[in-house]
Amino acid sequence: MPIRSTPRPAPRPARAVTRRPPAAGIREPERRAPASSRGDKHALILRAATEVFAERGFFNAQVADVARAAGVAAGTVYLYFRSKDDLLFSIFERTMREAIEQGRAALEGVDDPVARLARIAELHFERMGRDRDLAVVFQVELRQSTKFMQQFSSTALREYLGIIRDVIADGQVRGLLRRELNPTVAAKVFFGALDELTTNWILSKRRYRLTEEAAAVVDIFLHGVKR
Amino acid sequence: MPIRSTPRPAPRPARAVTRRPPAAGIREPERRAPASSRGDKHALILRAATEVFAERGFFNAQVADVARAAGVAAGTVYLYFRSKDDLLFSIFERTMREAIEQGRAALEGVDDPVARLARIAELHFERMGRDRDLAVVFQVELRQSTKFMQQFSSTALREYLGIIRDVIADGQVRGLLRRELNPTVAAKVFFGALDELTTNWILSKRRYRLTEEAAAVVDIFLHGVKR
DNA sequence: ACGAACTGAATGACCGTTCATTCAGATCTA
DNA sequence: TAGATCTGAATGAACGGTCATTCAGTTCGT
Repeated sequence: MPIRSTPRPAPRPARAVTRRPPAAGIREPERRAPASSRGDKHALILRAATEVFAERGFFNAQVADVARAAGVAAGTVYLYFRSKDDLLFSIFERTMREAIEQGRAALEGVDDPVARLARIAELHFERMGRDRDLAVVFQVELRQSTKFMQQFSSTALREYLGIIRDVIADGQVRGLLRRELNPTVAAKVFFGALDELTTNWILSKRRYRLTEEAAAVVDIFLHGVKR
Repeated sequence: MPIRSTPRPAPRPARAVTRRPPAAGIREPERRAPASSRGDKHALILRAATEVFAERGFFNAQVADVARAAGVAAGTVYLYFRSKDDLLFSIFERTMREAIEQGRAALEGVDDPVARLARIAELHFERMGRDRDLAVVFQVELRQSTKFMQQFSSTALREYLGIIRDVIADGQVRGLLRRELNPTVAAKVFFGALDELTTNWILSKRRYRLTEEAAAVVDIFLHGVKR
């Protein structure tokens, strides 16, 4: 398990349920009883969790709150998710999978590395700007422990940064971008800018469209601030 | 000691005094007794808290862990800090105050806006690179809840970003930097880059000097990646 | 009727916080 | 200077409330 939020005791004395082994690295995907009856509860609960975590914060939110928001009983949550941590992890996993998938697909239609960078920025801001609760969970709640960050950083973020780096490296090969720059560092700078703008947008009281800023960020990244 | 209640006989037996109910609502009176005797406990505990929070994460760390690391009893922590939250706030407050103070002072000796940006990057990386535990608390633990983030964002970060923005705006006025750019957005991009590089450094298994990257970041920010 | 899905009260470990008590040193008194 | 007295920092066991998790029982779908 990635994070240990609030360690819970072992079940009742009777059953000696073996605590799942360390789960070195990534957790097992197997879930309890997914079912498939009407009104997909899985997605419903995940959506409710996103809202509740965004509202109260992961640690302060109770599983009972999530259940209430989803209109189910507390126990039902455990029919679909292994633990509270699993809720957070699932939000993260699902969103990243979609984002990377969608990003890869969108990039296929664009050839020019410069245009690709612009498209990445647009997609990034669109995705976050579309769903504020999800953005809060991503920008804030997901970063609550080094253990989780480690995981985040070594899997999905690594892949995301890799995509950006490859675009930049490709641009260098084609002679469009400065060859003397380290593409890995450049990718971090670009991502850092996107990330910071997103965090600022979330925490800001002002309401503006996040996508408005995409062009400016790309402009600065491409041409710099110097005259 | 002034007489409080009836004298107690045995030193070990359980107490028989009714406890005061948890102060409902918001309290936050004021800190107890700061004291000033030798061996500043305040700083000692704060240092221990930084280490323990970095190691286990704020929510998973127990106050007792912090006390143990500081070599004091659990109760002693409450002689110096109002609550567990107060520990985190204090780490944040003290560090930001020092950083902003030091940053302002360092900038006074530099006139050129471009050189100033370089100096900001250097100082930023130096500060974080010097103390990994502190960096972890800053990059990860402090951002775990919107409550802290809100506070973080609306006070110290705002000021920090303001310093960067002013340097950029000054550069624009002097005709050194592109006037058509929004200095606020540019400041966020710059800070975002510094922040991302720092987070990456913390989470990376590789050990490298963070300050090594300062020049590259500034180069990209100033000149862009385009040829 | 049967299993699957769902419910929600009950369980019990966990941990922030309190405060009666101790005691090393400071201050006072003769 | 020695003893008596005082002081308040430090201690740490115990309290009290919180919540993740479970599971025996109920409801639903077919």
